[in-house]
Amino acid sequence: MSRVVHNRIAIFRADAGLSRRELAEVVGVNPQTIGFLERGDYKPSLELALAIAEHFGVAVEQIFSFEAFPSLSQQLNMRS
Amino acid sequence: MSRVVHNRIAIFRADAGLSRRELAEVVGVNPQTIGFLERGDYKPSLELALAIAEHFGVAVEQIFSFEAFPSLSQQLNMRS
DNA sequence: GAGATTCATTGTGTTAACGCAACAATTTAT
DNA sequence: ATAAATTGTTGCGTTAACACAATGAATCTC
Repeated sequence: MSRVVHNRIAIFRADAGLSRRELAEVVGVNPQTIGFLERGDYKPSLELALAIAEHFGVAVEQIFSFEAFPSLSQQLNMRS
Repeated sequence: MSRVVHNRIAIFRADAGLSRRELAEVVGVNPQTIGFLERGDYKPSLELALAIAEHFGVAVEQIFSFEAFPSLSQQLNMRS
């Protein structure tokens, strides 16, 4: 094991207009923990990942993935 | 934190006709680890949860959830 | 009924995901 | 420009998710 897990926490959080402190207290962890996750210092537990995904109303795979996420400019620039 | 996380690993594994040993080596963990997870002795890491969901071709939430899963008889007995 | 899988259990050790505290650096607001 | 909020970083402690080993019970196969 030990595969790299990419995440889009920062993007979803910024889009929701939340500070780390706010997201932290919503999902019930320390503010620094959110920072550590966003920087990729370590990976969240499944429990925390489920809580974050639940809060943003998306599937876990929308926020955490073995594959690197496309940049926003790539994803929003959709041609048929 | 520390919410209960329910899982349907055993059902997906049995449905795929896999032994714990086989699932374990597919996702790259010890066979006992699968047993511990199925019995709910502890929760998987996000990494392991992603690997298991990926192998069965479903979203993480189909296998791991804060909500208890309905029994198969309930789920298969669908009336409009 | 002997052997091979599978599953259950216990125990010991390692590592990483946290909590908490403190403080500096940067950004935002007034 | 000063204050306030946000973010970055370090360090130390705890706990739980693993790995690995060993053993026994249950089931399946020949």
